[in-house]
Amino acid sequence: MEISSHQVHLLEQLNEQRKQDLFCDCSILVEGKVFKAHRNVLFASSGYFKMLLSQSSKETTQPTTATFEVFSPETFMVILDFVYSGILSLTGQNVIEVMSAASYLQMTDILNVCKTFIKSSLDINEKDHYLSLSAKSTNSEPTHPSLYRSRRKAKSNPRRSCSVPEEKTNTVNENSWSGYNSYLSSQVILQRTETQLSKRGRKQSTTRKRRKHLGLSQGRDCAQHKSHKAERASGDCSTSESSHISRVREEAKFDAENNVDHGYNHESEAVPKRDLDSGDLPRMRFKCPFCTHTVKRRADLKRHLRCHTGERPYPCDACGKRFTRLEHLRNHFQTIHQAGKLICRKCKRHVTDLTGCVVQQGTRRYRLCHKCLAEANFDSIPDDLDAEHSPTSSTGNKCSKWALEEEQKSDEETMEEEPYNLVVRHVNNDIPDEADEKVKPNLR
DNA sequence: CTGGGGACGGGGCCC
DNA sequence: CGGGCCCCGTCCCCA
Repeated sequence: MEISSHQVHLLEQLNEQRKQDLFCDCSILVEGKVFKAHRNVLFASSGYFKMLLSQSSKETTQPTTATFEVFSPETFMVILDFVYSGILSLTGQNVIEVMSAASYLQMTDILNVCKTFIKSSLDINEKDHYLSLSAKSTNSEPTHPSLYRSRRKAKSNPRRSCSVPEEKTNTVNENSWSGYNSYLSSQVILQRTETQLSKRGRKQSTTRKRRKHLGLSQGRDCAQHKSHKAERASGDCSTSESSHISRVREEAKFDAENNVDHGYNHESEAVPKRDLDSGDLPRMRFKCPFCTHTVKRRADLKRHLRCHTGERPYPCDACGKRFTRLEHLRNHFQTIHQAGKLICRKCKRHVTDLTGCVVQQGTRRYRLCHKCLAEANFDSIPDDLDAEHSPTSSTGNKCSKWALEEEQKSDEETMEEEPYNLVVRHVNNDIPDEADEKVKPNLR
């Protein structure tokens, strides 16, 4: 005989224990703020903690400490509350960061809910083409988070909540969100407040220029490229997600500073929005729910949203770097791994297979003309000028080192003798590091 | 310190 | 609607 209330009761008790710091054997440090929790609970809820705690499981007598800098304490609070209550306090303001954090912590349930949250917000506006939310936004609780919870009863929470399919949430049935959709359309107002978004110190956007399109602030000049750098250093896709958080924050901060009205409270956010062109003809625009950007086509919006969600479905097989678009992957691959540019890297002259040859270093390939090759004193395929891998000292002797490196490589890395083939895989971000089985045709 | 170039991200739009 | 191309802006590295 199953007593359904037991699970609820158990979780409530654990939550109480957490709040009273009873039996907490794990401290999580998020940007200086300490959260107490139970190892067992974290282990059961997060793939990240599962890994972390299983590594330190032998030292069970010592309290475990985990430190995070990639998301804010507020975000972690939302996640921790969910872990201990089954209630996920999602808002248009925090959904991106919660999603990124969930991705980092490998909490697929939350990840899927966040995705659905975003998707739902788009679907709503899709259905309500010309239905302005202005009237709806007069609701007394316009900024209340929408609460995702499991089937357990929302005992003590007076706020509206929405049923979330709790079991098998890895495959969230989107149909089950119809209730949420209606809730969303009447309740959820995606807005970003300055207070929330300016909490964390970020690079001042004084140098930021407005983007050319529609005065759009993409904010990528700062955060995106920070992440880009981080990616280069670590190859960790989570950095791109955290960068995306920064970006969104920066956008909001910038907008707040510049008094930009996103119209989130009084316009349909995610999209079709009527616009009058010069000829007074109605023209549909699709509005991004996270920034001021509008596009003509839904597909373009979908593409644009990747810059908010941090989704990078196209990983490079050669170096692991991930891209938001196939064409970017292809360009990267051809340039970096296939020496696609028929230009001598040294003298910048045009080279062909006859007038030059391909030099390889690691996974990178480029071309040198025979002259530069000779000047570099290479007998055979030399290696290169690549800062990432080139020896830092004795620069004068770089070339011989490269050549040597190449000789050594010839034995152990025979596969590098073969040019890389670009196999495009569309990787599901749910499991960032797991190669997707869905292999697209080889593009070459 | 600075300018040039490479790499990359993102938008517009055509097919 | 997806794929692809072109263009532009930004960052980073290096000479």
